[in-house]
Amino acid sequence: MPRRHALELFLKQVQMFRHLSAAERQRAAAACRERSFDRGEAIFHEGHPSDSVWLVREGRVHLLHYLTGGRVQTTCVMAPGESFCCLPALDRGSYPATAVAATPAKVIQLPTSVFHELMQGSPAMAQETLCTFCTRLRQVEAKGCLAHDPVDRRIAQALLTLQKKFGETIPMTRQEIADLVGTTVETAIRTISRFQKEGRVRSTRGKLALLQPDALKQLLS
Amino acid sequence: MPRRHALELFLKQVQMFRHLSAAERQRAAAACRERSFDRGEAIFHEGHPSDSVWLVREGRVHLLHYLTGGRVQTTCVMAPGESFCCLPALDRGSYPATAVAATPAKVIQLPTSVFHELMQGSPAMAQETLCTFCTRLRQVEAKGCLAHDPVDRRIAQALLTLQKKFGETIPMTRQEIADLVGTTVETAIRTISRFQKEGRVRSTRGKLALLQPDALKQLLS
DNA sequence: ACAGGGGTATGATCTGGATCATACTGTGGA
DNA sequence: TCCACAGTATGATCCAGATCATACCCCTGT
Repeated sequence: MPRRHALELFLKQVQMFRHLSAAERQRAAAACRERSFDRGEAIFHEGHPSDSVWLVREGRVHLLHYLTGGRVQTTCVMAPGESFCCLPALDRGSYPATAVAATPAKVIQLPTSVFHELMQGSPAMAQETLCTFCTRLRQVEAKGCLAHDPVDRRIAQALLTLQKKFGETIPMTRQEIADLVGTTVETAIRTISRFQKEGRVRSTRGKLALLQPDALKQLLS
Repeated sequence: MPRRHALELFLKQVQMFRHLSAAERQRAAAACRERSFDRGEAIFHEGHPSDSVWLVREGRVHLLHYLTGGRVQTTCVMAPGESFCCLPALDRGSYPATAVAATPAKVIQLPTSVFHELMQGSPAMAQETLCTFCTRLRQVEAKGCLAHDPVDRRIAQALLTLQKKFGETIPMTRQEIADLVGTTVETAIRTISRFQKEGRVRSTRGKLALLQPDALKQLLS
């Protein structure tokens, strides 16, 4: 079954699963369910009970909170190969955020029960999971201490981070960047336009390339 | 040795260690080193390598980041019985924040190596550690999505959280509260004075009591 | 007893960025 | 082909909160 095989290859590229044995990976793949979501569609909602761990197969998924006044605060942007919201799988709590497909997306859903079995059977996977977790905590912590910096610095920081994730070209709109750094579209547009005038970035509709990363880094001083 | 015995009793009250057997707790107590710090003194610094897990025995300890311009961003306030900065013990990275004694404080230092031994030997402790961790991640996440709310809401939220930690009276100055919510002393003073006029809180020098928690909660709407 | 400093208080002013308004442009769908 | 809409752009105005200045109060150490 080639589809199954492709899935196993995919799992091999996911950090948390990369040290599973072939048999374990087969076991995981057998329990996976692949689902498709349209752009803008919610995958799950903050506060709802969780019974699955999720992986991005294709497209882009955002973790976000709806704020009072209809505003959106995006806390995390996930690219293919990344897992998201393992936290409720570990503490059996509810989803800490809402997940939305930011583009048409294929995601993989692995039941928490199977996730636990795998982790019990594989110390390496438990270790990787813990590691993923630690990384996430450090990220959130780092982002938190930029929260009250001026907007241009927050945007510069976000772009540098996104570049690490997406490479040369960042496939996001100003609105999405605004939601990510906690500002308005207008301000995001003005700031990024300024960056462009200063030769730091180049942008086309829905895309954004960093010309000289160092030129952004110097904003972070 | 009564001192040793007191220490074991203390460990029993720390969430992470509460399920250790008497023998394991003895082992832990034997490896602990107690240290005293003056108010304002640093316990460790962000970015430095870590070889210990820390517990607050007496006093109050703040985790914080120094920002550009000499500002301080406090990310966490720890009361007696709480552990802090276990993260580097798990991922063997460096300290993610600086710890400062906010009052004269006694803290307990447990070598990472012993911490790992204990965790290896006690699944219950491993579970508790993970749990502490998850809680921390949820807290940080929750705080993050309030970051761009108006100051009065951030302060109200902080006071409610602090009340859970300290009970009726919160032993903190306006400056400390300002650093915690990411604002200036002046704004913190004005806001809290307003709360007082509105009958929501009562304050004396360095202390602050919530009169009607519900009156603050309604600010969070 | 007194001096000095940290904590609290309050006014005046300034500004980054939100808000409101309007318009242009590229893209996808009928 | 053209319409509708999402994304981008830009100006005008407004305001929460930072910044600057000054003062008072209470505690601690000498």
